[in-house]
Amino acid sequence: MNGVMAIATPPAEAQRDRSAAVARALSDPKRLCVLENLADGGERSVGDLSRNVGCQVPNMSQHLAVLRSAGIVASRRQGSTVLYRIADPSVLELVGALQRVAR
Amino acid sequence: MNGVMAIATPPAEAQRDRSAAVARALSDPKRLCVLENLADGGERSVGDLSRNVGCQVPNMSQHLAVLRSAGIVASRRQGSTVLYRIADPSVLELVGALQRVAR
DNA sequence: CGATGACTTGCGCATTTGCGCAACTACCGA
DNA sequence: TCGGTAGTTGCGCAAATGCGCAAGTCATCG
Repeated sequence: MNGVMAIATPPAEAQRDRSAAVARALSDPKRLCVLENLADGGERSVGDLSRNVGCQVPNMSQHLAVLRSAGIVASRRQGSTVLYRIADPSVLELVGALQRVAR
Repeated sequence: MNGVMAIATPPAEAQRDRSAAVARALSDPKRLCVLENLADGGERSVGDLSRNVGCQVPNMSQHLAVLRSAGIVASRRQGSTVLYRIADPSVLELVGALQRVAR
């Protein structure tokens, strides 16, 4: 078997693992709050987000690391501050779909 | 303040909590596999899902309980077997959006 | 160079989560 | 009524997670 078609389950399984990782990154209210803050397409510093969400800066940094390693947000450094943004428009659709199901 | 408009943050926060709960329910590869199995709109028994996903029946039952308490799937009993289905079409959109971001 | 501000990282801890296994309940068929 | 099949629930355990706090890195300014 497996002459033309590549392996059948492994890709689907890897895809599921990635999807699960993304979902896990969205599974925290504070991280969702971060995404709402970034939903306007703008950039925010760690300190700003920390203030808006209401948690300590180190904690926010960890949350942002989770979101970033899931490919949900991206960051760039400007001087001494680091600015975070939504990585891709598809993320906004995902958050919207999430809110519709959770409604 | 707060004359006409109801409280501002509490609803948003409750909504976030529900969204986070839904995302957490989706944050496991096996549960995503369940949803893929149900994506055709059909119904499946616990035993079938357990076999397709590759885990023990009690474990599958727990996973289904998680999905159900998040409002992602619904169940009905037919004789001695219990059939699970996707609770709402919006769930399919959510899973699709998740896969697009995770791609 | 210090010194200060902006983030990140490491660590210990309490909570949660997925799993396997055993026990229990619910529904048939004989 | 008595098995037997189908699901659910309870329990203990290992692993992951969020948090607070301390310490480290990186860039700016005097």
